[in-house]
Amino acid sequence: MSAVTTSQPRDIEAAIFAAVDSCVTQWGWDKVTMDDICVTAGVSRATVYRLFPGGRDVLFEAVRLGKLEDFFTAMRAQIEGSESLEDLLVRCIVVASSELQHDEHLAMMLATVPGETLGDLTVSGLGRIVRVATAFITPLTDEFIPGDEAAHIVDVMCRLVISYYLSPSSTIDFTNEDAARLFVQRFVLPAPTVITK
Amino acid sequence: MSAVTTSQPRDIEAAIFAAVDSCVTQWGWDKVTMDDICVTAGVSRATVYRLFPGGRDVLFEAVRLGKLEDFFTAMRAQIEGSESLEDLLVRCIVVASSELQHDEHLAMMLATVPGETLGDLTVSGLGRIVRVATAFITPLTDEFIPGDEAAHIVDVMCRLVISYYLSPSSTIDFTNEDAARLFVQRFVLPAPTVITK
DNA sequence: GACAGTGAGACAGTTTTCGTCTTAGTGTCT
DNA sequence: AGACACTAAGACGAAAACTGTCTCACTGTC
Repeated sequence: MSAVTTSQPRDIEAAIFAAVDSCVTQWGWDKVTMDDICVTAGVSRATVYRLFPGGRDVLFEAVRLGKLEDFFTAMRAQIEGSESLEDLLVRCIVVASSELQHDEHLAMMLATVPGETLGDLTVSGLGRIVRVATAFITPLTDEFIPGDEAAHIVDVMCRLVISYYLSPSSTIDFTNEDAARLFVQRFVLPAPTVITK
Repeated sequence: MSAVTTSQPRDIEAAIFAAVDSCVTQWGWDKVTMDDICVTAGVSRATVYRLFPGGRDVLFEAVRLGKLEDFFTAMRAQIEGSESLEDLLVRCIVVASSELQHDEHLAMMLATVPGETLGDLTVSGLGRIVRVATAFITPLTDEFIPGDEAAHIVDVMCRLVISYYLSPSSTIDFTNEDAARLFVQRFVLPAPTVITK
């Protein structure tokens, strides 16, 4: 009955990822079962477990890592070609904040480690985000400042963006470019020039 | 620790109903557990099972009956004072169709019987809706037509409204008053005058 | 103090879910 | 044709979640 066209493994993997996305959007992380994903992806249980040996945890971890990479890849594309450190930092903040605000599941996808909830964001997931963010962003700051200084700034910015996302301030809107620029000029840029130079 | 103010039982019942609403909206019928409801309602398991002896089925049935009553009560309020049978029927169709279209969970809440899905709407749930609809609407038709005739018309209209909701037609929009009126004039009103009179 | 209503949680029975495994079927390559 | 890689379907036991009942301690009211 079914044609079972020998589709490329990539397609199936993509279908599974898409199914996870869809299921999570529909039911939330906690309510999704492997069967939900299999059915949504139109794929057999065996296939999922063969593609992601280790089951649920491995699959979800793969999804999270993929999201994390997608996020920073997209972000780097938008901040490439910045002509000054200030521009670069401002774009980082605005793009990241906007993305976070746009997709309510993103923060959880990015930060959550299997078995943990968003509440632990500041404890466990943050380290991972900072690590990845540093790896993605610091190459772009090379022409402006030395690497260790960039790592320091990225670290601070990650915490600020996430903090303002989790608990928005009435005085600052990081999705607004002008606000972000003022903030960078006022709080981020002065520090390194004073301390390290 | 907690003040445990002896709130009226009504408040707790309302809180539980609200919690069911919220949970179902968030996760859908199938994914909701009693614990979800208890936590959302800020109420203990024991309380829920004492207020609704029989557990999940009884609680959900109560919610459905409540919804059903709310629905027809609100509808009757909107169709009261109709000055002709035509007006009354048109308003019924428009209000019911609009409500159904507005709340995607409504149809399921109204029609579903424990353990059954919306797919069975035309089989099992329909009878219940027709029954309640008849009880609520026929009193309003008294001044225009005899009761048995009204029951006949309500029966037909229920099926039509639900059918057009489940499978919308490109030629008729029952949420539009003019369209509904034309339909009533064309198909509903002529019949009884011919057959029974 | 008696009383009614509630929260917290233990408990067993049931259902669901997980992860593994086997079987059969399909398309590709040699 | 035959070997091969891949998948769907589903059986299976183990683990986890859920259900419904129960007991107990607590808090207000009478």
